[in-house]
Amino acid sequence: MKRKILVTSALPYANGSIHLGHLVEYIQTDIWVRFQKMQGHDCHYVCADDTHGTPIMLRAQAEGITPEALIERVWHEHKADFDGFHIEFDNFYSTNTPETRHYADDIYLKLKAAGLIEVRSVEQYYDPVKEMFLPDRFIKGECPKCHAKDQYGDSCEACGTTYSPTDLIEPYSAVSGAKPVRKASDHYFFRLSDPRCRDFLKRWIADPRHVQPEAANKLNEWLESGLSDWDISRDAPYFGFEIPDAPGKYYYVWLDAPIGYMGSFRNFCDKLSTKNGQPAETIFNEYWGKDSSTEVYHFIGKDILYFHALFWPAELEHAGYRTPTGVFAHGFLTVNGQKMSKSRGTFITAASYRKHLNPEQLRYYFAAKLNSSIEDIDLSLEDFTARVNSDLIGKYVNIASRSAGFITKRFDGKLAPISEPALLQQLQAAAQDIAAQYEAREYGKALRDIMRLTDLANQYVDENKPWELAKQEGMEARLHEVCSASLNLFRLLTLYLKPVLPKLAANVEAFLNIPPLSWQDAQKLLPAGHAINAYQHLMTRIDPKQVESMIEENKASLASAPSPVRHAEKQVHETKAASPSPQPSDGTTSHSTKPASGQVAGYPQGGEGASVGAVAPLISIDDFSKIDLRIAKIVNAEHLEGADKLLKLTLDIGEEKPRTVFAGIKSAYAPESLIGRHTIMVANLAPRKMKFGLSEGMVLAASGSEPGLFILSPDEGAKPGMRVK
RNA sequence: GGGUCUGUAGCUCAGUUGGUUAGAGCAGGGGACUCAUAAUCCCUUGGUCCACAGUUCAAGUCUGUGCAGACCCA
Repeated sequence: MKRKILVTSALPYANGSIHLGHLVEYIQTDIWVRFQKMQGHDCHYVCADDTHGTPIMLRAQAEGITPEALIERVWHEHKADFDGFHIEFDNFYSTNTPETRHYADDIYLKLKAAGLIEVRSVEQYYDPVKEMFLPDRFIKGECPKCHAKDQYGDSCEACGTTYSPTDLIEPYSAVSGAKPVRKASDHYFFRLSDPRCRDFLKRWIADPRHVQPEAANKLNEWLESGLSDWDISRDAPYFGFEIPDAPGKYYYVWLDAPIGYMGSFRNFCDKLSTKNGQPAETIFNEYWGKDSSTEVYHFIGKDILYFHALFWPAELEHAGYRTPTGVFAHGFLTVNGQKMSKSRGTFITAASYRKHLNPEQLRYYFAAKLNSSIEDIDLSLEDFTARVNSDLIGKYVNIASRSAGFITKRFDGKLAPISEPALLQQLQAAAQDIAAQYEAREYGKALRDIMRLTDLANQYVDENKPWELAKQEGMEARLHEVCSASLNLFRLLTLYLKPVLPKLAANVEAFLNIPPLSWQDAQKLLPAGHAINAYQHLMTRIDPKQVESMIEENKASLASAPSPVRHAEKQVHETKAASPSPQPSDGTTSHSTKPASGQVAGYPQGGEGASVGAVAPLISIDDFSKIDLRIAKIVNAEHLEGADKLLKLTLDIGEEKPRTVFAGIKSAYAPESLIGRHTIMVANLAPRKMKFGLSEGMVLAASGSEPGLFILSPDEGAKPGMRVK
């Protein structure tokens, strides 16, 4: 039976670049969608940029452009990244569109008519300089619990406590630095606490088709602890949609973001409509109408489960729409077993990956790790290299590569009939199980099965030794059959891998001279006499150097892109660069946000400006503790060709590899005099790419207005790696 | 602080409702082969299943308590 399926991925926020963490989700979804399409189902995959909210507004201001211009530019960046990774949306749209506004208003008004919208006065922090209410993440101050300074308004990074911004001690605006004042304003709430919502959600979550079991546990915990009403409005100035009956009030991004799925789909319906003549409204209602028999699935990250499995179904239910068939949450991505880190160079953007590596190889690796649970998945770069090379090139591509030559050279590119189809039948019979794995989002299992079959194909070639047959008189027919059989095996393997490797599969289809493979084609074979094209190499191995240079590049370009986020204010802890905050708040701040003269310790200040008198503003012990100072042994020091101020130092601080640091101390020290001595370095300074290479820290030195430059030495007994504090 | 999830060979991961001697791929060791953009094939060395306690004829699997990590607390 032909199914009708609508699939979404979470909307990327238009305030940053797509990175590998985002791609886990888009790749997971895209594989599922491609699989459904290969099954012959009507499957539509829609997405959009999530474009509203304070961070977008402020960033556009900081760049001196309109929010519309900003989101337009980001849309194109995102689209290029998705195309590059073969994420094939049927529609990639924006939330800042008439369609999304229409459904936002519609849902809002229906919820209001149902008595589920309530207005309450809320006292919030207000920035009197900027004349705006401040989202939690744009207020900073001292943690009420542990008294760490410069903590965000919703939680403390030092002790992990969560609180409300009004609990902060000595709060200040991260936008203007001004002291915020408390000010009351009317806000619109969705009454999630209403028994109608609670009862509905209880039933909805109990159906195991709707959410995964781990997610259901979590949701039940929330339900049992009692749901609070949800503030869906924000005050002007705000970039978003004004609420129709509330001038000066705007929908909060989290209200219109999921509605963006509907907006994007409605826009897609218009396109479908011009193709098949059906009214767009009819198509839309077929998927979103109350009693729809079609399927709607949302793929999301585990961080936004609350929004998609509580607010969203409750909103839809009470606004008279259908609710999702399933909400599938996945885990987060770690790289080399740790959170993605800018200083380790593992905060990798889609664009950076594409520059160095083949996107399909990442699709394969992610697929090999993905399952239907919400567990995190790890990108181990060594394992990635080994696995892709071994599975895809060594095993899979090898089958075509070792058989095609004989067919082309000896048999004019034409295939023979197969008289011993046992192995082929075995592969054909696997189609059903593999399909079930894809359907269940158990891609790791599917690929393990496929690789087992790939091993069998290589064993088949080994047992039948075409290279020997080729040398024997009268064995032409046998040679022809063996190579034809292995190309048929290769075709079946390609079919099974196609949801994961669409581009490669297209190249194979061209090579085998066949129309695009669908799942049903697994039950057919290439007929005798079928002519193939000459083999061209399908995929090259990953050279570990490609991975290294990608990591190095990411270490070096820390400053450039603002940290990407998935969704709006909720994850703004990753978007410091978006706010014009004068206070870089963590250790990952790059050099380039500071005056260039601060790059290297002791770099001559050009004479005049270097005042020794004025002491810098006070900092807290917490500020100081962010600086990781270490005893370093200078294991090597050398001149640099073409550098008149810099020396190249090699520093040992007890790590596996010594650090390279370029220090502006050439005027004061001869390299030979430095080798072997101990000094003090900043070990957690973001690496900086310089003309001569990457500088991985800085050494400390004293200088004043008169000439002279003095590096520091610890007392006898200090060992490399000891922390200075 | 409360909660959800995770912890199995050097690495990345499988292990259905508790049931023989805990598996795979990669890496390592040995051999074969040469068709293949050095790929393949055969053989093989690796494990106190995070720790402790408990339930049971039987625990990687169930229960409790720790330890470590990720995430959520609107």
